[in-house]
Amino acid sequence: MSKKKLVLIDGNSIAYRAFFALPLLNNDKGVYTNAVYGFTTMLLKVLEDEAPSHILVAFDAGKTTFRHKTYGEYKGGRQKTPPELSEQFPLIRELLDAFDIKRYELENYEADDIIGTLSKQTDASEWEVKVITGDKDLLQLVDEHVKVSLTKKGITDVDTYDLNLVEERYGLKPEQIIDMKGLMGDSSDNIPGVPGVGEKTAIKLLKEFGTVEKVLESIDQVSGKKLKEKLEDNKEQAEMSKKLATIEVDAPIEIKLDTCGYKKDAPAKVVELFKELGFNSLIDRVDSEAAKEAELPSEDIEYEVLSEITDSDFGSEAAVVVECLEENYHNGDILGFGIVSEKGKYFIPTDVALQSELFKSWLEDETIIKYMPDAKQATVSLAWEGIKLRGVRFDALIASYLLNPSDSSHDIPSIATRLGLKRVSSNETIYGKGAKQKVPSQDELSEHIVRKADSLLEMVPTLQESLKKNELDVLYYDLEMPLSIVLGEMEHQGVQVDVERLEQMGKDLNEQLQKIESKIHELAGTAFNINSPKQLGEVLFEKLQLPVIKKTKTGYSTNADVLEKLKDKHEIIEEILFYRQLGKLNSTYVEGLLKVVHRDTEKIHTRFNQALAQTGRLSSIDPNLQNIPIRLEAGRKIRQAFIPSEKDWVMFAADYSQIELRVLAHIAQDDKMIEAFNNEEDVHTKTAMDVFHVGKDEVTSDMRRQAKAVNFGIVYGISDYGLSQSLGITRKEAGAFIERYLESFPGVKQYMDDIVQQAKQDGYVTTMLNRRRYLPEITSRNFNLRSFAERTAMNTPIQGTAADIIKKAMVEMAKRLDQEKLQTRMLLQVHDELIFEAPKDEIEKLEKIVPDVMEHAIQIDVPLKVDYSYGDTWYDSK
DNA sequence: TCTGTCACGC
DNA sequence: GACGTACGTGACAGAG
Repeated sequence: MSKKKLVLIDGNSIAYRAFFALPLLNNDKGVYTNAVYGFTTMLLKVLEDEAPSHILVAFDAGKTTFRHKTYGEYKGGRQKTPPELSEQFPLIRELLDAFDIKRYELENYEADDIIGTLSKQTDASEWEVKVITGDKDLLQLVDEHVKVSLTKKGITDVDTYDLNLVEERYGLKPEQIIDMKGLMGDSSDNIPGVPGVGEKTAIKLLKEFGTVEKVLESIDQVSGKKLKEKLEDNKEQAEMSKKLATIEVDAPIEIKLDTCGYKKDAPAKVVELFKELGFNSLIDRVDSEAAKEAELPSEDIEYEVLSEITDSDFGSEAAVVVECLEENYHNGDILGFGIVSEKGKYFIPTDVALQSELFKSWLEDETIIKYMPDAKQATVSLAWEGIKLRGVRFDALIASYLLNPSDSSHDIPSIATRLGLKRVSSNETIYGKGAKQKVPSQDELSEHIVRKADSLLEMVPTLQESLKKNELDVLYYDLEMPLSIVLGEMEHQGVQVDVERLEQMGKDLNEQLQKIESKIHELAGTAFNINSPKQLGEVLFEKLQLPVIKKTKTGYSTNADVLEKLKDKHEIIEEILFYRQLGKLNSTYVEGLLKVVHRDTEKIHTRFNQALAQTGRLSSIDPNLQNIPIRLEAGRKIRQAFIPSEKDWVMFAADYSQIELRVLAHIAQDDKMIEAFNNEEDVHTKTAMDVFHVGKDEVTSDMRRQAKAVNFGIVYGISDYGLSQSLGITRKEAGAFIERYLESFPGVKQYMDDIVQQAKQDGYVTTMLNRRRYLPEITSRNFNLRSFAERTAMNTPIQGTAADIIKKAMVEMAKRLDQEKLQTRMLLQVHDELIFEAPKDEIEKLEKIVPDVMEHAIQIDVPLKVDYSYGDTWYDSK
């Protein structure tokens, strides 16, 4: 017969862990639920992983226990349970009742004692016991049929201790854990132990003598005079501490184990409670049917499916959904169209729509006002069908992003949920995800698409109002919306790639890589996977015995910083660095880019994400064309593969010089910095002069390098730690460096102080064009979170304004190219740089227009400077 | 399929 | 004094 499995959960301990591990969430009724939520995720994981036949959750009862009689100060000095946590205990009890899980508490005893007693009552031949807790004390219960899972980080991440693991971690038997506590004490429970004895000493003593009593009997044999004295002076305290740490295994428990049986299927009450608590994401873990049910819209919707378009009067204003299943809309088919307006609600199948000239001209009609979920996606999807979308007035994706960039999704179902509007199924519910993604039945599909359009139309006024209220409407209508169309055109246009050249580079790289690989294997004396940090670590730090510089949480760190420090220790290091460099080029750039080249046109079509980066920057995916190598020559050559799409054209690139620092000078109104830019001084040299208090001619290249790093740090909002890393100095030195910098530029210092104050007051910061970023953590008690928010407050207005500026330049640029009837096409944006392809005979004009537009995109108190260049490939436009 | 490590750009 | 430290995207290894 297989054994019965009993799970015993230390309720208080897990609730505490959950409370402190998770941010203070509350549900829509304003009730704090973070501890309940954490407790629930832990419980679900245990139920899934352990599949227990019996389960019980033990709680502490009352304030005093028998331990207080032994030692009045037991658990003294402990912080009171925060009320935000106390109020969650009843909910946890309710949760367990809903699951039909037994819970138990006993006057005068702690949860530990209940768990101890129950686990030791079980018969090893019949039972397997698993204890779940965050309290190391319970390790004393481990034996051949009792295992203890200790939470590590968070709540669901645990280490499960059996006899071997206790031995391995502590070198002790489980029953010696109490002896260890007796000697070292436990500050959280206010158990004194022997002052001056910590974990290391305690373990050493116990390994030698076995128990507290034996240690105390043989004090004269203990090595170390001081230690002897301490033990002698605290004999009684040690014995008492051991007693306090000892879990009672004979508590007068009335509950019978056979009443703690657990049936696998979660009752309906659980789903009810989850809904009440707002734990929607957990519902499908207990009942996937119920989850789908909860997700589905409740009200019916009526709409017309058009099998033919005889009349294109869908109203002068309409919500339009151009549905595309593929996340990458460049190669995805349109699944259908949804239109909702005052005229009615319609679904138009793709073939019907695309064959209708009437419908096409409706889409292209500038005077028909269209509200869309994602105008850029629609622009591109339609562009691939030869249709030029016009008349877009509203884009929900961008509206939602501007209102709060930190929301993780801005699709219609998500926005609808946030605004508390009509429910729309999530795309994932309808289409599935990953390998299971598929197009649903025609009915389900059309209904989903129409519902999205319906919901969109409903949310437009609310979003418009919010934009206005937050003074985001100008940014929205004058900048981001027009930009989305410009970006759509850039994406659809694509960049021509010299495939042959890339392939040749790939061949060369592969040859080189093979050679280096065998050299490395030879130097290591063994064949291994160089790309595996794990294997590489073993070779370097175990086989070759190189000094360990840094560890990661999974093993040895082998990153470039570490390898750089080991360079003169072994000749293999240099080879590895070279191997990494070439390997990166080959896999990410050569192979990666070749994978995404359109086979017919040999062009690459990236997608710019306009609603992701918290600062207002764009990002680029599939492929990322914003991180093509430039710093090292070998990598830079990749740019030779990016070429104009027409014969006798050139690549034309223009970039802002020091845009962030110029923005900083303006925003901070720092006189010195403004002057430096007005006089066209080299800003890094100027910084070095001020920070090091030297004249211009005394600035060494190293001083300039350091000054540059500080400027870089200011612009990116890095910490003293970050600066210390990039300069290879200590954190203290870096801190002092930043201090000196701020002394040198008092305007900047003033700005930094003011902006943090302002962020604390408003809860957000803004850029020059009013882009917002909320920083709720700026008032956090957690030093880390708060510091991070403070740096973000300083940095976002700078980086975000720079993003505003180039975006403005892009919209303006598109307009100018159109007005001047130039053939030149804008292709890419790389944060402070624009890349075009242009006919040779337009170069002269571009040399005037491009810098002009970019430098005057916005008016600030220092000049904006643009450098430009052109050539046969992107590489040559340097 | 997910997580961790590493590396590229700005 | 600890905490874990600019933002993005993507490749690969290794564990589940």
